[in-house]
Amino acid sequence: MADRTRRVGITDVARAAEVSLSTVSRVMNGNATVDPDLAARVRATAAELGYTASPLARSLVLGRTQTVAVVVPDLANPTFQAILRGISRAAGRDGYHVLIADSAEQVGEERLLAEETRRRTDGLILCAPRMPQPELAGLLPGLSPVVVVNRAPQDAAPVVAADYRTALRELVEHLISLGHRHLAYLAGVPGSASNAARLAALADARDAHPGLEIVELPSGVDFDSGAASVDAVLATGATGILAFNDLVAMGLLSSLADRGVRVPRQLSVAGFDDIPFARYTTPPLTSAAVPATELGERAWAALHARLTGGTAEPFTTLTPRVVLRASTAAAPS
Amino acid sequence: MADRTRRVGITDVARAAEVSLSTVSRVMNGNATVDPDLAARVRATAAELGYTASPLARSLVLGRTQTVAVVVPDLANPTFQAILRGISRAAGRDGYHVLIADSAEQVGEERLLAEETRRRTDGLILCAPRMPQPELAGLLPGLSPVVVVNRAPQDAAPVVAADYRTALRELVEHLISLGHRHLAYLAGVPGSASNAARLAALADARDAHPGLEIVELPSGVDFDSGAASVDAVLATGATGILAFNDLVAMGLLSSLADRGVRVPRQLSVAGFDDIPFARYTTPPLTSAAVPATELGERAWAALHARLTGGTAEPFTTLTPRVVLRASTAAAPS
DNA sequence: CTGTTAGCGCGTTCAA
DNA sequence: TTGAACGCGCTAACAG
Repeated sequence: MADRTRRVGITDVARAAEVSLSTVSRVMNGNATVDPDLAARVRATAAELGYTASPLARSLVLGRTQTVAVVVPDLANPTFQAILRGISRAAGRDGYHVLIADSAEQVGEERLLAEETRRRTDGLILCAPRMPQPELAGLLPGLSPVVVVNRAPQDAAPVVAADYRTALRELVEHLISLGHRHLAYLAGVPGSASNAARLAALADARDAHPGLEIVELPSGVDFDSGAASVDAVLATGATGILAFNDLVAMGLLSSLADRGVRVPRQLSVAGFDDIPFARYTTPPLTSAAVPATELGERAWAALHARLTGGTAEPFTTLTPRVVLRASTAAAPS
Repeated sequence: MADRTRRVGITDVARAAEVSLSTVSRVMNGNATVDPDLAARVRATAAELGYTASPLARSLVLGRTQTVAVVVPDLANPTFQAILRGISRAAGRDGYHVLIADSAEQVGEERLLAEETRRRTDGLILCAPRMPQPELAGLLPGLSPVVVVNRAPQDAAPVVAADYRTALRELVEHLISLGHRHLAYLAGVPGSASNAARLAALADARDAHPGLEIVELPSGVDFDSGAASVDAVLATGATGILAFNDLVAMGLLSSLADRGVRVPRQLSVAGFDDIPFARYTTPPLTSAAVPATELGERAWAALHARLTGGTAEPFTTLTPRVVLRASTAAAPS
């Protein structure tokens, strides 16, 4: 029955096994150059005393913590939750721990959280930082090694990002292939990078298809915004609707049902994000699934590479997977 | 222009300010007994050199890391995400960092993760641990200070838990008040604690209402389980259905619509959890909202109390809030 | 192969 | 009020 009044340290083991500290240290670290018998004895007493080396002390002397920090803008956002999960599991597989910091959309806190958590860890993953580009550019060098998720390419850090532009483009092509020539886009927050990416996709599509008409309608990012857009949508006469995201699409779907408009017979509707409930709407929603978990895994891979002396791809892009469901069909003739 | 080739330590500051290490240390820690002028000079050089004390070294000497660990069974589960968010934000407000570990439902990993992360931190929050009670009871004493979320009361640690039993009971009473006397319950995983709590609620209700009939139907925890249960549900002749959770309820709703059964005119359906989309189903779903974020906040409060020498309530219970929507109405006459 | 010694970077006695 | 010395618990270089 070991005395649990105090944590047992390497000194206790050394004394109990009648060897020096170094020998215990060597045994615990699997250093080969130790007499097998001695090693066995040390291991035995260590086990008996329930000894484990203090991670803190090891970190101090080794200069590494086996921990990385992740800063997210909002832990309530499913996308960041999924990214975090991807990072956490991938890092865990490589024997790393994850320290997490939620800036709760307080842009002013981002920098502090990043610097503070970085100091306690071996590296940092910055998820979709909200700070302006000049500030980010100035911050990154002091944070190295650091990986950025979902921002434009950076000089001072590898970036792993979802390609919203290509994804929306694929959604547009899908509607075109169904015979739609008159589309409407329900825009999200005007200033946001992801909305800009979507607008770029629409511009690409217009260039590629001269006969194509795409009306841009200001809307929002939630269910109510979509529901409120129904009149504007119907007024355009468009046959295919691209919603900023699935919530907007669901709101629209709901209002369309109230109006008696048949989807997809009269109108095709596509969402974005492929949230878990997109498959349960009436009709099930065509959408584009952002591979958030994989984004996290890739971010970890990039950081791990830099942590182990390797080098990471400066810019990794993951294209959301278009999921075709019953809310889109041939344009009415 | 500071030389960034190496991290600046307390020694550098001391030398630059021409004082001893101790003085710098005192100044940085706001120790009052320092000459104001000297303190100002030290602060200036520290700022100039961009010096911040190494959290690692401080932790080693102070014996605390200002960090706590959270072990969750599944980072993909919205409930644990919400609990984590509650913990993270509350801990952040108190100046603590959060180390996170996801056991990914590998029961065998739980113990190791708990012990390992606990050693790197000042305390631990164990979320809905899946391990059997004997193992948990044996593990907790060595993890102190530790707080457990969503388990039965423990001897060796404060527990913060949602009161599923009372919540389901309230849902039952709601249906009874609407005139329902014949109910059916779609059970989740047989062995789970939360299913047991629900069954206890049903037993309570039966005791309180002699005329009440409640049929228990094995089902599952997801949309498809609910959808598959439609025939069994209709066969019971019950007028009010209690689904294990919202997903099951949504699946049932979907199949009922296919069958042409009107909800809530012919049949009332209640879910559980109040997931974000419960309000968007057709009809919107009556449910019970588990206050997961608050659960996390309470868990933090309990741990923080023990971290600061205080004492925490041994068992805190939070009752989910019943949310009445259009999927439940008066029983058909 | 093993033990002794010197730090890792800091907070905190103890004298001065 | 300040500085010198010690120790937190451990690893690594250096002798033996």
